[in-house]
Amino acid sequence: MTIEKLNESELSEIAIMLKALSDPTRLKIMQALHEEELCVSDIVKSAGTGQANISKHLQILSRANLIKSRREGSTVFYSLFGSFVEQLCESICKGYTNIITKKFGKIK
Amino acid sequence: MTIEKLNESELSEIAIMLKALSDPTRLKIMQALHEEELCVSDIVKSAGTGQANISKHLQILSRANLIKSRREGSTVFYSLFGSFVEQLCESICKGYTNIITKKFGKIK
DNA sequence: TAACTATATTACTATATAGTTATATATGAA
DNA sequence: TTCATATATAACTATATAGTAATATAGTTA
Repeated sequence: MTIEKLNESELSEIAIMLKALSDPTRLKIMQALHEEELCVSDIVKSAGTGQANISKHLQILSRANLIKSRREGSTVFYSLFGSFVEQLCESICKGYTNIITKKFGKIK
Repeated sequence: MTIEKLNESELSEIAIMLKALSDPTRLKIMQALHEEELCVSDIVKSAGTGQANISKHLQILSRANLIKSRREGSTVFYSLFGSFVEQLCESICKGYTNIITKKFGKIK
């Protein structure tokens, strides 16, 4: 799949997906969820910002179908929506690494 | 490179890059530039919005180092910053396709 | 010089959203 | 029921930005 094949509606969907990922706090959440399912309070601890703020970011990631949640008692657990989300993150990291490597000759 | 290896500063850089790409008009510009260098007026024609707006979007993509420009007389030509930018776009499209395929069983 | 073309910038409106504080809701325990 | 915990939502401020119209700047041509 190359970019030139995409129609306008697909470009808009990609824009929505990228927008959900285009925030450092949300990337940090994705990073925390990369390895394991976590409850909100654990995500709050790992992301270093307030609970209300994390809750809003979790809603944004959920609306973009990048994460899902399940409730267990009073605790809500979040996890990546599927392995394809991990693959998307890997692709983006690979693209970023590629840019860094080519621009500055660094190997990360 | 996997997401869990990235430090905060790298996550912020990725967020900036993704933010630059997280707009349908800018994705359309990237799509138009995918195959060839284009001048602003050609980009305006292909993107379907005003010249001032395109000019602002081009500045945003330039600031994110995703595109570069050169002047030839009164005409300014824009092109992708390098092949690694194409690869990043391909990675993102692949990630998106993967999601669509897995979610809806569609093959695109 | 003046007139014309190509692009960038400014000023504006409308909308979105990141972060914070306070509050509401849901669940569980006593 | 009351109290405590976990999470979500509302209200607010501050900031960003998409789009548009008008203007400015740069280069070209006559």
